[in-house]
Amino acid sequence: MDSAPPSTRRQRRGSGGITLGDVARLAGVSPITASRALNTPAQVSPETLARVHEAVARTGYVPNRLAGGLASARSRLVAAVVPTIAGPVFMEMVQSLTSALADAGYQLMLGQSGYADSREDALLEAIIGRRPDGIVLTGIMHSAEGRRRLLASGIPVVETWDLTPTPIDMLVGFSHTQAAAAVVQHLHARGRRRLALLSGDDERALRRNRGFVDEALRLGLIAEPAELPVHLVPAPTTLGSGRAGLARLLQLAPATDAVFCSSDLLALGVLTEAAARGIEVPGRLAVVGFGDLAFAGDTHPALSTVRIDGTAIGQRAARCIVDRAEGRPVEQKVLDLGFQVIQRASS
Amino acid sequence: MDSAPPSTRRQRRGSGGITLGDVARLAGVSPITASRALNTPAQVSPETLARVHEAVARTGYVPNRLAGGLASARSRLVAAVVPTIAGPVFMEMVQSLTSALADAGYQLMLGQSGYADSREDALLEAIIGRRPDGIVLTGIMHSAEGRRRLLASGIPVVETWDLTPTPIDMLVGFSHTQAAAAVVQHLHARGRRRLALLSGDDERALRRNRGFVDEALRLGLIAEPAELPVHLVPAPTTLGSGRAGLARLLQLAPATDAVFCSSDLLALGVLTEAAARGIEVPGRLAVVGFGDLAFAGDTHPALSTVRIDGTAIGQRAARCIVDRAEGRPVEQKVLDLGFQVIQRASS
DNA sequence: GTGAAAGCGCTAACAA
DNA sequence: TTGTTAGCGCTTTCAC
Repeated sequence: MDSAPPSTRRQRRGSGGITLGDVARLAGVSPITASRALNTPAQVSPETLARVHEAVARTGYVPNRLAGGLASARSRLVAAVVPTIAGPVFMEMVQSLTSALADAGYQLMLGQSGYADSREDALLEAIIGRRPDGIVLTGIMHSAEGRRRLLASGIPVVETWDLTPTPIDMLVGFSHTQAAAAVVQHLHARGRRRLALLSGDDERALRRNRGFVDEALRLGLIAEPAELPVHLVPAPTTLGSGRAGLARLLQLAPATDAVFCSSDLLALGVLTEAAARGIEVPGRLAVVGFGDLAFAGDTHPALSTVRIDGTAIGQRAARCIVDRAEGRPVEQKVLDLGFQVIQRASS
Repeated sequence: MDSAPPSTRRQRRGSGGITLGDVARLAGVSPITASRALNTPAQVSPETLARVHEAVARTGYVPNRLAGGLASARSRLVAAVVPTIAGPVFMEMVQSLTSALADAGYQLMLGQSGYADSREDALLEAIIGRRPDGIVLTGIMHSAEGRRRLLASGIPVVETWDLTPTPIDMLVGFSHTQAAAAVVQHLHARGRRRLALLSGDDERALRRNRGFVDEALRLGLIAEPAELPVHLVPAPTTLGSGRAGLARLLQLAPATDAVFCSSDLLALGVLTEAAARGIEVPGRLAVVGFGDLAFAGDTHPALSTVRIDGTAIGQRAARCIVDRAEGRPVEQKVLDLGFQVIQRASS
């Protein structure tokens, strides 16, 4: 009862590794029992459990999750797409996402879309091909093609860092428009009247800029949108572009008394350039960043900024996906985590 | 020849998605031909190819790589382990790794080990379970258990950011000892005599510290190791710990005229604290960082540092793994990419 | 609590 | 160039 005649046997030696079958044989049980011992131990008698565990220990068996995923249609893989990991902005989210998923037994696959949408399609295909149990998007998916593919894939999707009335599936974010408006109000309350914008050219930053201009109009700080000095720099933003940006802005509008930067790094650049030029902050110039990165409280002067809780975004996104994967109802499909204007010395 | 009596038929509806079989049927070919059309188009006639591609387009078929990986024993997945992605240090490498792998049709799985080795074991199991085609480690694997498991898995491993005479498999790194010695020489040449160290407490930083002390001894800057003021801060290092660190160092050794920091972020903190205290850099204090992050050239004053080419490390690591996965010979199993002391205004 | 059979979706091996 | 067959290693379904 061992093998057919070797002459007619197809050849296909496995990868050579230990399989669940080997473990089962060593433990003297059937493969499915070994599987249950590892996955649903409650269904197995204590002695059997012990024997299987011993066999695992002796062999150094590591389950093949590719095979498991194929058989169970659950890969325990979650994909995250970020514009770039070179910027520190999304790191906090990715970090907490990785941890939260690891705690639940899921692994993170990372994809970079670049700020341009060119490679997004290939990336989406690569991701969907792995049949992840969930996809976390940074920002919202705009291309109709992309939305359709995601929808068609049937994979749970969480869009993050943004709000939209028409999410693909789930959403964890905050309102960029409101955040910018809150900054205008803050600066206005601090007596600033000649505001300016220094901003990356990515979509979310541009949306904040619109919110900023609108609120400035509403408060009567400007009479028409074009009055507000704006300087755009290419994303991802850097300290260097912050320095150059302030220089340019002061050329455009020397009387500027407050700058709202689209990232803390940009704001740090502004602080640096101001220091280098002997411009007093906040005396002559107020500076507000965005993101509340770890360093924001330790700059000189300490940087006012808008706090976005990347950790919370990552955790909630992980929760959404894990809940869905485990068949639990998702508490909230759309979640506005808000933001917080943090006033420090720079304004 | 279609189906057995329904009564005895096992039930197991698939995931419901489009499969290669569906595509093949639509194109009027066998599944394996469809497979070849997608994977090795050269083996298929032009007309067949066209028909298959059309069928793919019509159905929106996305190949299931879990199944493909299982069947071919090639997952086209590569795992990377970093201590944390919260620090910007390894981002450059991860970024270039992601891109280089994506270009070759591989996807990156990201794992965080934390600076402590506690979770490393669980992480290793999670990774090996996916049967990646390669594993990129940040730093070298120390735990004997970990080394054994990796070796036993048979998966190609690249250790990075370090050199060791006994790599598990492949290695792309540089010498921390030599880098630190080069910094001592640089500071010595610039006339500095009272050196100090401000450093994270991670293993590689500590190794640099030893190299730093050794070289200082050799040059006669100190008579014994304990003479050199050292302040350790917990990794990951931050701008804030740099500020606090300088404060502490000046308490310990007020006459210090040069500080070597274990990261650029720490160094930026030192610059910040020095500015806040009115300490002239480089006049009274020279500052050297480590990493040459994007911002280093734009600080005020511009930061001298040690350039580590993270992009190159990522690319070479990707190349090593892809070569191995595709069955090509690996050019160099051990690669010392070196480093470069970059002198800027801060020293 | 345990097991036998079937099959997840794909590709390697062999055959024509 | 195309097809047939037999798995990859696991888990589902059904049966005891």
